[in-house]
This record gives sequence, C-alpha cells and structure tokens, in this order.
Amino acid sequence: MDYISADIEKKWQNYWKENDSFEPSEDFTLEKKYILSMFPFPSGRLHMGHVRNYSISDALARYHRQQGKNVLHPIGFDSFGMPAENAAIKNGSHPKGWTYDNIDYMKNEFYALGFSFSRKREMATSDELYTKFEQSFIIDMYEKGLLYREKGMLNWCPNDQTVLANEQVVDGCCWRCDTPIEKKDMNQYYFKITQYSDELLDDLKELEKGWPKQVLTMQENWIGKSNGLAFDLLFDDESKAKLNSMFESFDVFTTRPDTIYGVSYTALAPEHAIVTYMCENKLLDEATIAQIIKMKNTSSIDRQKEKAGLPLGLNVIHPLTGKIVPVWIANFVLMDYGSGAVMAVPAHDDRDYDFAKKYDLPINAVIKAKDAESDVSEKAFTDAGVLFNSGEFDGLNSKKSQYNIIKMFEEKKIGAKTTNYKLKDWGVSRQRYWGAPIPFIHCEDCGLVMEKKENLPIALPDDVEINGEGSPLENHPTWKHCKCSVCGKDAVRETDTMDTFVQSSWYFLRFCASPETLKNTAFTKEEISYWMGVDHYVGGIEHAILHLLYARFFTKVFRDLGYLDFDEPFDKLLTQGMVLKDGTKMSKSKGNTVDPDAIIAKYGADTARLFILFAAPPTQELEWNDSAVEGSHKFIKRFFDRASNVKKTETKPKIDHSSLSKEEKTARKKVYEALKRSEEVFKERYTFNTMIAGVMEAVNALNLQSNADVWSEGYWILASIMEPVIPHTCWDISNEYFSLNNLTKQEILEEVFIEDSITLGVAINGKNRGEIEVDLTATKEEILTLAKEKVKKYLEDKTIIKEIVVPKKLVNFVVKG
RNA sequence: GCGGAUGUGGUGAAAUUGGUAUACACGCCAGACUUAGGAUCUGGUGCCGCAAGGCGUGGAGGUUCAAGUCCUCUCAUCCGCACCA
Repeated sequence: MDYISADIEKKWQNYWKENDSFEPSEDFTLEKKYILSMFPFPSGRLHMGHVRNYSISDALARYHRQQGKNVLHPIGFDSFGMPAENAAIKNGSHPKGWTYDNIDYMKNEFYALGFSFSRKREMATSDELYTKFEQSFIIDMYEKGLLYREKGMLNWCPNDQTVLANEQVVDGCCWRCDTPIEKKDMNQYYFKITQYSDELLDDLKELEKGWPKQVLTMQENWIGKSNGLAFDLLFDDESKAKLNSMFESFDVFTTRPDTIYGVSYTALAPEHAIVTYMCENKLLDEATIAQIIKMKNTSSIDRQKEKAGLPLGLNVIHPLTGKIVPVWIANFVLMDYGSGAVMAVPAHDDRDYDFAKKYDLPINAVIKAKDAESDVSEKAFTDAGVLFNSGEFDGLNSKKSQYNIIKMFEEKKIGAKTTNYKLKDWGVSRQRYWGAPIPFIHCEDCGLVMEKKENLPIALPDDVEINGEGSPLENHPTWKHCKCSVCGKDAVRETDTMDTFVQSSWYFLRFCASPETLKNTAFTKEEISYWMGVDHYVGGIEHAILHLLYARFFTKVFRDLGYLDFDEPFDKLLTQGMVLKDGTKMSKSKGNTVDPDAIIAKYGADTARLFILFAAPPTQELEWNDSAVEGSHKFIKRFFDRASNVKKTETKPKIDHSSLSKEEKTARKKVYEALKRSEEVFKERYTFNTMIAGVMEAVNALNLQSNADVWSEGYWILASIMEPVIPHTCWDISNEYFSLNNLTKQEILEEVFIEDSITLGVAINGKNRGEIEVDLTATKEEILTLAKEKVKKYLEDKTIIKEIVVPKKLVNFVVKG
C-alpha cells in the first residue's frame, strides 16, 4: 500500500474527533499531566513557530497519554489586542468578526496538524464569559488594594494611541510598532505588583529545577533588587532661604555607603520636585529653566548619549564631614528609581566620574585596592577595597565599612538600610476598544466606584467606529452612560480597557474548568488543585519577562484571594528556539517564511512534525532546510512501507532470544535501545532528535534481518515510540497490524542487552589502535594477551609501563621508547 | 558595562558519569534498476597523504594512563538587561 499522507491524516483526524480521543477524564483519582503550550494570538494563520511550539507539547501530551496518565492538553486564543483594531482601520472589518474568523481558520490548521487538544475546552479570551470572570477578579483585586488609579507620567505610543506598561517599552520604543514613546501625564490603573517583589524574586528558587537558568536570571534582573543606605541631605541656611523654606532636605539612596566620604556633589533628576518648584517659581534664570525643560523633553535614548547638567546654586551639608556640597541637576539621574536624587562620588562611580570631568568638579578618592596606591586620574576605581580619608572608618574594607556606616546612620537616626527595586507597578489601562473593559464607574458624588458583580460582564458594544483616533469607547454615543452602582445617579463608565497581558495571566487556570464548569464559573478550586501546576509549559523565550512574570504575580494574588493554594503556576518551562531560514528569523517583512499549510499539502502533517523535532533539540534554533524536510518525508514512507514485513498480532510477540541469529539479536537490541532512549527523552532531556535517530537506527537494523516475529515486535514498539511525533502514520500502522493495542506503555526487556561477547577498543598511550572481541567471561589476563597480539606491531621496540583494562570499554597500554 | 548561553565534518547535529570523536540525517560521489530520474535500492564519504602514517571538537596552556567532557587563560558569535545610584 502506498503512503498517501492526505488520506491517512484525514482518516485519523476524523477518527479522533468522532471518538473524543483526547478529552481528559474528570476522575481526579487518576495521575494527571497538564501539558500546555503558550496560546496564540489569532493573527490569521499559523507560522512555523506555532508548529514547532505545538509539535513539542503534542509529543509530550501523547507520550503521557500512552503512559496511562490523565492528560490535559488544551488550546485557546489570546484574542484581544491591537492587531484586530489595526485590521479594522485598514480594511474596515470589525475586530470581533476579524478575530473569530481567524480563530476558525487557525483551529482548522491546528487539527490538520493532528494536535491532540481537548476540543471541549477551547476558548478565546474575548469571549464574554471570560471577560465576565476577569472583571470579577479585577473587582476583588481592587477591594484588596491591589489595583489603584493614579495620575502619572506614562509611556504613550503616539502610533497606537495608547499607554504602555514599562515592560512594553523596548529601547524607548513601543514593543509592538517600534514608534518612539512619549511621556504623557494621565490617569492610569495599576496592579500593585511591587507588593510581591520579594516573593516574585525569592520564589525563583523554587523554579530552579524546572526553568531555564536564563529565564530565571532575566526575571531576577528585571525585579532588580538592591540593598543600600537611604539618607537625607540637609540644605544649608542660605539654600533654604532661596527655596522659600519650602524644602529642608532631599532623600538619596546609595548601594555604596563605603564611598560616602568621597561625595563631592549631589544631583537631582530634572523631574525632581525641587527642580519643578524652582522652575515654576522662577527661582532660576530663564535660560536655565529653558535648558531644564529641554532636558526633560529629550527622549530616553538621546538622554543616554552624553552626560549633561546644570548647577542649581544650592548647597547641602555632608552628613558626616559637615562640609558644603553643591547640588546639581543631571540628565542621568532617573526620577523613577529611588528618590530621583543621588549623592555623587566621582572617584568611585563611572557616571559620576564622567560628569565631574565634564564640569570640573572635585574627585576625592576614598577607596583603594588592598596592596596598591590610589589612582583615579584616568578613571574611577569602582571595585571594593580599603577605605582612606574616611575618618574613623580608615583602614576598613568596603564590606565591613558598609555595615558600620549604615549602623551609624541608623543610630544617629539620619538614615536607614533600604531596599530598592527596578520593578514598577504594572500599568494596565489601555485607551483602546478591543480589550476587556475595566469595570468601574465615575460618579460625580461617589467618585470612582466598582460595577456590581451581578451586572457583569460589562461587554463591549458592537456598533463602534474605529478610525484610529481617540478611544472608540470614549467616542461611542451611549455606551459609557450608566447609573452609579452606589447612589444610582447618572454616571459614566470607565472607557479604558485592560492590557491583554491580563487575560494571559490566568488562562491556564480557566483551562482546568470542565466543560460543565466552564458555563457557570471561571473554574473550581477542586479542579485547579487537581490539574495545577502545569507540568510542562512550552513557549517562546520572548515571554521570559512579561507574560511569565505577570502570570506568576496573578497566581500569588489568586492565592491570597483564596482561589487556590499554591505559589507558582508552571513547574517546568521549556523555551523553544526560533525557526530560522537562511540564518535569520522567519518573518513576513524579510519574505523568508514557509507556510505550514503548503508543507502539509505537499508532504503531510507528520512530515512537518518529524522534521521540526528531528532537525534540532527544541531549545535550540532551528534552521529550515527543504531537502531535510524531504528526507523526513522519505523516512516516513520507508517506515510505512517496511511495515509490510510485520505479521498481524493482537499482542506483542514473545521471542526466544537465544535462538536468534546475530542480525536478529542486533535488531532487537536496537529496538529496545530506542525505547530506553525514548523514556529518557520524555522524562528528562526532551532531545527528540536523539530519540528519532535511535528509531532510525532500529529500522535500519530490522531491515538487515527477516524474522517476522522480530519485525512485529520491533514495529509494535517503534510505532508506539514514534506516535507522539508522527501520530497519523503510527495510528494507521497500529490499526492495520496491532488493532491499536500497542499504543501504550512499553516494557523494556533486559535480556536483549545481554551479549555473549563484547568489543573492546585497544589503545596505546590513549590513541586508538584497534579493537578486539572478547568473551564476556574473559579474564583480565586473557584480554591483555589478546590485545597485545592485536596491536603487536605498535609494541615492537617499546616497553609497556602500564596496562589499563576498563571493563566493557577498552584496554590502554602506556608505552615508552 | 552586567548577566546568560554557544563554538564539533561541506550542512543540521550525536557522544547521559572523563573511556574507540563525528551516531542519525542532509548533501556529495559511485553503482544497480529504469525510456527517463529531482523515484527506489546498494555501497562510499573528517582532513592531509600513493602509502606507511600523521593531524583533528574556536585558540593557548594544565590535570590524567585517557579530555569534546575537568581546571586556568584567551578569542569569536548570539541573546537578555542597561546612566538602576
């Protein structure tokens, strides 16, 4: 029978659909596996990155199903978001229609690839029920004080006409459209993620077993915890008078209190309150004010190009020496880190050094290397060292003095040990239409109030005009008008919608809901405690910070709200590498994409899956190679054709190993080696390429013999091993020859690994010179005699100094002369 | 600058604890079958060399009977963060 991929694949896809083959059981006494791939945005069609992502998770899901586990392998769509609106603006389509059409199309693509998803748990985050539950959680979070509204300087993308979270600003530009962001003073809703900074950082330890180190490090850096000293710098009397006695002091933070005797100036961020006061009250001359305004309006990228600043004509008093220290304004001081002000120690900080050199400020060295002279004439000395010119702390090392200096500040009550984080609260409101509305109401009398839970969902209106100008909800004639949930008076709805990352922060919990639960509640605690945590989470490294941090945050919040009782959502994280063509990432703009549909049409889904899992380990980049795809296709055909050597059987044949020929024994050994490899791969290594190579070797070995029982046993096992990779082909073979009985856990037979003789390498001075075959029972002396005979010609005129026999591996002679 | 990785044939890549480097595949070469071959099958293929032999895992050292694997230094590439005080 010829291998016709289209027929076979269609046949089994229909079979799986009709038989609900991949629905998880509701029996919570079974051992479970929750296998999840990061769900896609419904952009229109699948790309190869998707195919790789789901090929990996599908292989895991199918393997564990064979092992008898209760497997949850769901699929959904992260369906809110800007592209739907952009398409609306471009083609006049409606975001809803566009989104759901795309979902339908992509679902078909998924099932054409044979992915074993639970069809009954399919969902999209733009479904009204999803919005309903999410809005309910938002209200819970507000009541807990984890959501607040505040005016602030926000990241504004002028192209997308919306605010962005800090995490969504990449190199000063919008993460989505690359437009340089602007700062805009606006009201915004924030999740208090900073309340969980320490826990988000500390719990990374729990993840060390299951997450790539790289991701852990990225999260750690993003949270950016640093310990140091915070203290007040007091103005002198003259400066206080200049400031109309409005300010006594300002607060600074340092991680290097050991350098404090080297302070030679201090610097404020251009946005600092004192600077703002001075500008507003014209306490500086006009030219200076103009320069400050210019500095503030400079983009963050330009601000990094060169250090710049101005003296403010103010002085503070050094807290330890009592000396007068000038106050500057400096463009490198960031308003949103620490207090927006720094003590400057040019001798021991590169930035302070550059600035001091430029403006000719004093450079006072106070730390030197242990056994060297201090030299800061060329550059700052930023290492730890020994203190000098530091009063009572002279001679102490950096570490010791940091401790002592902080202690002294605390005793004198002029400063305190302080921890700072780079992590900021998560701004979640977006001025867009295609998102989940934030369920709040603005009432003239009552202020900001929550919508009543019984009124949820606050759904989006369908009749909107989307033209890219302003917020479509804000511009809608009637939608925003409502009654206050507290006093009943006329009021207005919040027209901002939520960041789409909010939806992806809890979708993995929603998947735990049974088809029954789905209709009524978000999920039940019982279901969640059974299915969570996710055993394998598969997705792209690009989500290392944003999505994974937010999802971890939501899990902790839901725990504190009583919805669940664990700390971390994802036990194991597998970050897949990119799919490349011609050395660069596949992308439409580069025109180097390969369309999955075309590959399926030409070779079939199994070929695409096999190539993707065979060409490289999943965490590594994958270079697309047309002829290697061809090769994968050839293997499947050969695998299918050679199945004709198999004798039909309902059970695995029993074979008397001792009666077999050498070729037959080798074939069996290779088959069972492949099985061993498969277990390691699925349990620990996930290097599917090596497992597939093992199967290929086994097929090659089977082909060198003609014992029908050996063929049958071989295929019984190999079709089971390969089913997670090329499911259609394997189900077809299994059905034809084994009545599908072999797609279960396979037992390893140790007898096939026992051999009567073994091959040993013979080396001289570590260099391989030949090999000998010896009896299993051979003694060391016998082996040595045989080995010496084998490499006789290399031993002439030489003296053997040492003879090493490594059992079952090799013999090594150390020779001289 | 800080952090994380990766360097092995013409190519994608194997080598799980130090033990015969290059499994498996792609490509290439040769042969068979064929009207034909971009199908299928068989064999060959690390490099230099006619051979004997020598050399080979980015580079330089080291430990060891034995190093792709361990240690020191170094080079290159990729990724992430970045004026975070």
